[in-house]
Amino acid sequence: MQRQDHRRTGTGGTMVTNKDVAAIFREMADLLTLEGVAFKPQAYLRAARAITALDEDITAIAERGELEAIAGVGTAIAAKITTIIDEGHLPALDTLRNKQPSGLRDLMKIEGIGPKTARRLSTELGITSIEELETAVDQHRLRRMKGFGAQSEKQIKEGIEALKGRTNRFLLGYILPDAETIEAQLRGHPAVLRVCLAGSIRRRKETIGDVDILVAADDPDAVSAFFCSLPEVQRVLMQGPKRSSVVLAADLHVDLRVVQEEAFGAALQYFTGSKGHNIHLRQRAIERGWKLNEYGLFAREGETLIARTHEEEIYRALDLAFIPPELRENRGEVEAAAAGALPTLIGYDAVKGDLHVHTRWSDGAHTIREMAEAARERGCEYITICDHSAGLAVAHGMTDDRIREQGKEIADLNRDLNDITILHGIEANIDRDGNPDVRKEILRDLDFVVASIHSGFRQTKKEMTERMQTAIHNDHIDMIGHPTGRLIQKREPYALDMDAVFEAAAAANVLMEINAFPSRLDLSDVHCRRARTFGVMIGIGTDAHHTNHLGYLDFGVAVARRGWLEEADILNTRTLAGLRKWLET
DNA sequence: GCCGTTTTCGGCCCGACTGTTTTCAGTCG
Repeated sequence: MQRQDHRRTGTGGTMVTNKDVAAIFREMADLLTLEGVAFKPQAYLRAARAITALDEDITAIAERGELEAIAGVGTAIAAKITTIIDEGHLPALDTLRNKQPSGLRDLMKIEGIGPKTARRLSTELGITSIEELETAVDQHRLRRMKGFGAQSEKQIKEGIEALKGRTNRFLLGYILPDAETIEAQLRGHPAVLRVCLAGSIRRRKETIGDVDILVAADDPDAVSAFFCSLPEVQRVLMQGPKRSSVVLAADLHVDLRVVQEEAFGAALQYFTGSKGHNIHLRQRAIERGWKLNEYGLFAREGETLIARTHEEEIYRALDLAFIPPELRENRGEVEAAAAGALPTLIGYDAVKGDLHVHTRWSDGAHTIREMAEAARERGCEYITICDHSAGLAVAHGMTDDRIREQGKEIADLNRDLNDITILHGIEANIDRDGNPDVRKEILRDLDFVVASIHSGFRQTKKEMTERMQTAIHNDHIDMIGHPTGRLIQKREPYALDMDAVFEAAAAANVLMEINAFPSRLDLSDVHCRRARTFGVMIGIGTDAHHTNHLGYLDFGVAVARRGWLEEADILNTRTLAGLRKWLET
């Protein structure tokens, strides 16, 4: 739904975000689909996806007159974007909305109901909302429609229940362990030859809709039956030799695909996606007179096999460098792979220390020693303890005296612990004017100062940007913590001119954090890529409040990889000596 | 509505699974 409360800018224009524009085009697509219009919905969806993936404000692109340079945006959609920016809404969407009951779009959210069924429910039974549909199901009125029986009523009823219980997409960090548990059980089955997570979870997207698992097996039926009877499975949606689908607790859907071992690479490529990436690859295959699908890459005439066993072979055959899954979002990676211009992504084992760790000195669950020993076990060479400052009372922030006491404890521990160094840091609050809430005499003596915004979220974009710039220009601040303040699916980022922030950070040599906590992932992948163009140095921190959180480092690396970052872009890939040297300059 | 090294017109990914209808339409990914 389009928001009604558009923020006003100083010039009196309406402030439209990329998200707003994408939402409008998604609704256009839905409504056109309901009307049975062909192809246009795909065009709008493609534009919506492209706009979502932009690393720049669409208003800026529009001002430069470069809207049509966006892949999937042509004359008509560019004109519509301009209208949205100028008027704050799209008359063409309003027209479409008036043509059919508003509830039909909701009906399509129910599993098993697509545009055709939604239309028929409306025209044949007068059902235009989920509530009405529920009543109709209970009264067994659905089976009056041709092609509907008791089974379809049951499915729709279950679909309604699932929709009601459904919250949001799942956070990668919380779902990956569950997915890996299923993966491990499949790996233990005697008929399973290969198994790999696919889909958005393999691409390490920040949120996951459902889990895709790919298996190569010599007895597909046995593997499907095994999968559908796993203890975690609450409901089986479908079960077949090539594809099965189940629901786990919390309404997490897991899809299993079973393929022949020889075609595993083609299937893995296909089921890893993204959709946009695959379409791009397929077009590339078509240009060569070939065909790419989940069974392999074929020369069209005679179905001659070109590649299928390993993903690498498929990319190579299409004259592309291998594209890591994290980059497969159709954000220019195919062009870069063709030109030999892909980045050498930072590796998952490249980070040498955690830059953002909490302890019992503020709101963490463990002592400094416990956190340090746990980090050491994970292979960290150093950690920076960054407990909250006094300004954050809810987190038992530290007063000046306690900060000094903590410093003594860290000095003692460093004498006592081998193979890991503890740096004494702090997470200070940035006040409304952009100043840290800790005296400079204290900050001066610390090894590492993270500064974050924890209050005053509702300032205007101009105020917030200036506030951040002031913080960046403060001599004692080393890193801006969770720079945009977003909480995935819970809280929008602060209103910030990120380009201005990045420019300031690069000039002042201040780190921007990738906060690796699963609900933050802040900076985001898109912001990382943008930051890199400004030459911003990035630091990865877990924001761990528990030893169990130290493993989140991998999710921070995943964001960096999705943001096209290389090892050199991340400060804490350096050794302790390298880190200290950078901090001194 | 977008797009272009077979193109400015005529394509647009396509295969698996389900329910119900006995041959396939609808949905999904």
